[in-house]
Amino acid sequence: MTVPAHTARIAVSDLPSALAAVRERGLRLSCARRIVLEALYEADGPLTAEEIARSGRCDLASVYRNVEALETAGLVRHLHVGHGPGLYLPAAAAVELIVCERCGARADVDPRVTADVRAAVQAATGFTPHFDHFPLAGLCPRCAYDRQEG
Amino acid sequence: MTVPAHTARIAVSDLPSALAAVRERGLRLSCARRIVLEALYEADGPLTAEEIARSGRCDLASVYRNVEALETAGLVRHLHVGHGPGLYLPAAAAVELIVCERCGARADVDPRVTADVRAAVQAATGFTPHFDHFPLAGLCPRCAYDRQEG
DNA sequence: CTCTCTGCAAAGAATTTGCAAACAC
DNA sequence: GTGTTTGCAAATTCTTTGCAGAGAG
Repeated sequence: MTVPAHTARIAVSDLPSALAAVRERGLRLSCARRIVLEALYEADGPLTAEEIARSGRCDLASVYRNVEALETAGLVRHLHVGHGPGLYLPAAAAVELIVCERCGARADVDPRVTADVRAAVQAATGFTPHFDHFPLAGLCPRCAYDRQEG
Repeated sequence: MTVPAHTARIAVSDLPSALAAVRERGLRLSCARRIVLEALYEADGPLTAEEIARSGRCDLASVYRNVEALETAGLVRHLHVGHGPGLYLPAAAAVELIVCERCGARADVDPRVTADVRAAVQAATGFTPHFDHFPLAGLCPRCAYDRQEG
């Protein structure tokens, strides 16, 4: 229900700049902060808090505290897929996804398509949808097919 | 991640038909089942399991067991709004919503709009989005305005 | 009567919080 | 040094499960 009050997301697309940005935002570059950023920048997709904690052996509570701090600082973002745990990724990763509710498959959605959708829903409802935090849910081609067959 | 294996949703738009339908599906019309259906048909919007339980003084565990059974029977559906608890409603309520992530305000989305969106995303990704279970998230006009100002 | 369903209590998953010791600067 | 951050443990929230007794048909 709540969207964190982000600092404007700045283009920080590699680990060293992200680490530097932590200091620039007036935050200490603590051990857990480093672990979170290293994990997210080295991963090839979104990670759970659990995965981040395991990757660098720090406490799960510290991961939660720090992804929040780093999200407020505009360096990290998170999204929610289905009923599962939250997934964290670098804020710079401008991914808009659609996720299969049946099998969990994910696909990127072209920003031009989401822009069109945003405009259409805006015009019809006055609300502006976005897909950063709660990605689109649906069925992948295979699951849609399986469902029709039986 | 999982979509329940619904029985085809049949047009059951009032409480007496819903109660009859329970028996027609070969289910017993138990006390808790009656409480769930009465609560959902008498409410003017989606309810949490907690609210259903309070409404008829039955155990929360029974509510969870029964909304699931009734969903499988095609009489109830549920959706997830933001980080909050699941919300349950009669399956016949063909609502497609957009929910403000900031203040929780909800608006209906015209089915023609969702149909267009569905087609556009389908064409672009192969995935078929739907908005029954995870409604669209975004900002309501007021929150969008507040955000721009400060 | 038989099988299903109920309430209660306990377990589970994800996340948050309190607190004293450890750390960044 | 001083204020922040850490790890650990306990609390919270939502949901699920085990079980013995009550209820539906």
